[in-house]
Amino acid sequence: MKEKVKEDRIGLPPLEDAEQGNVVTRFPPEPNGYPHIGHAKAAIINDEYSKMYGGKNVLRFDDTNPENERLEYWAAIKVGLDWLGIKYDKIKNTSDDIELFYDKCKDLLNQNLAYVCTCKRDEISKNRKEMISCKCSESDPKQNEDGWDKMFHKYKPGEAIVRFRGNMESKNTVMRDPILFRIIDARHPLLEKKYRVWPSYDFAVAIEDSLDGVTHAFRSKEYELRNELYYEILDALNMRKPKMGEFSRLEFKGMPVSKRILKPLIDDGKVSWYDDPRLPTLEALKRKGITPEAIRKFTLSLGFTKSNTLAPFDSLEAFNRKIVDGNSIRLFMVKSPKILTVSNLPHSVVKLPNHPSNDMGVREVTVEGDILLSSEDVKDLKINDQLRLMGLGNVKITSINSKITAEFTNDNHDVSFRKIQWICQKNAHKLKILIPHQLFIDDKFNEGSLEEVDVYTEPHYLELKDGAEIQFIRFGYCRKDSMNQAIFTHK
RNA sequence: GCUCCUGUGGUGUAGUCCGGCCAAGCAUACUGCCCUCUCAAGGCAGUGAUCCCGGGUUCAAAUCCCGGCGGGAGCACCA
Repeated sequence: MKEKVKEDRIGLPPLEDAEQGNVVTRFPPEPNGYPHIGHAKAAIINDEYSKMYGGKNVLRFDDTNPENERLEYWAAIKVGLDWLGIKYDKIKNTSDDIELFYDKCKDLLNQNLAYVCTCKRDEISKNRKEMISCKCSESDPKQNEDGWDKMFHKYKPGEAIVRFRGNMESKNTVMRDPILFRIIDARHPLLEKKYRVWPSYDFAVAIEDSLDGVTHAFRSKEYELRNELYYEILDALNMRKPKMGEFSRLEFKGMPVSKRILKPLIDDGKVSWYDDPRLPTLEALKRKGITPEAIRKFTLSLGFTKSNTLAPFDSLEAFNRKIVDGNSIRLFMVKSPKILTVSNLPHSVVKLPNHPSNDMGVREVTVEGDILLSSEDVKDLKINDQLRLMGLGNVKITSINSKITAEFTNDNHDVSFRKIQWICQKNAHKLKILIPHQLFIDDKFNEGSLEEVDVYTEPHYLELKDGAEIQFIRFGYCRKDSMNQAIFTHK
């Protein structure tokens, strides 16, 4: 019996058969859409493992279906990964190796481990269900070689495919003579019309992983049944086999990731674009003010498990809040303003700290004329109540009508009554804050998912860079999106 | 339907392989206190789990065995 060692582990669980310095991981996205939180999870896990073992990490664009790929997606994925701070030792495309796949295919054909099938699509599917082999599977290597040739110039798309000789009676349906190659005439963004016989995912990943030196290959758990095929293909080709691992897919409640759902929303104008702050795309998360560090910590906190989970968005926010708090400038902001006139105010300019504890300097705010307060801060106000206007002074309410009047009493910080933020009406900057809510509720689009609030903030807002993280005091963290728009990050 | 995977507090996990240190750790959420010119951050404390259910093995089970049940996925010329 082995000695049981129990230690508190930090981060991901150790890998089986992993040697320090000899681990190679890989992230193989298909360039068929914008990167989202699901990509981030896979990319981060691979990145972390390669770092943990001082190994290498390969980025491989899995572009084996020219009908789906677009150049802009290559770029978007790269931008997203850069943003996440992930570096790769090697970047390549699966399509770089097409000729090589052809060689491997011929090898299989010669060994009679694959065959060209010219059956109709629905017949193939029917045979799979009923575990019946078709007559094509009986053809000999010579005939298959001939069929393979014809796939390049004679057959039309759909007329012939290459199938792996698996096991039509296997309980694992992916083993029932799966497809290895098919004909696609669409133009590939990189290779244009150079090829029309394309390898399937299963064939390409197995070979690529093996050839790229990948020692540990991870994918989300819906691929689990394909492991058997993966290994069998490599065995048939007598190639080195990486270790496979699976993790659960990461998705947030009510935040769909699939293009099938998102595309119509964008077409209908219900969602502005892939960077709409309600979406779980990397662009959207960034725009909303979620930091890459938070995404990484969050991903790691989910662990490496196969249990299907409902991801806790509030935990992502908690990580983010801690990260962002230290460098978010504190600004005043008021909603649905009520006017307050203060008599005998002693200052015309006040200095306000940009951060309560960190040294982020101060800003000067000129105070003249009326002051704006959030209506929710004054709704229960009575005459003679006292308020502290933060950074300005304490006031005592003298009258409450359509406007409120008050008189300055003193500037004592140490008071027990409410301390509230304020804005000087003369230099108030009008701003729109976008507050994203859950996009879907019970599979139905949430019409109120994007709340817009008109507010007033300090003119200092204009001096901040776009993308600056702000904490509107007593409201929450927001990210400057533009001159007159900010996006609510979280409380 | 068949096959595979999965099931620990409201939520996400650690622990399960190698039974005892686990009347179950951490994080998040919530509550209270402290700190604070914020309803943030920080500090402290608290609420909250018969470890899906039922049997069995054992001195001892979240952990092993058997049988149920719940959830997810695959059954594409997508990846």
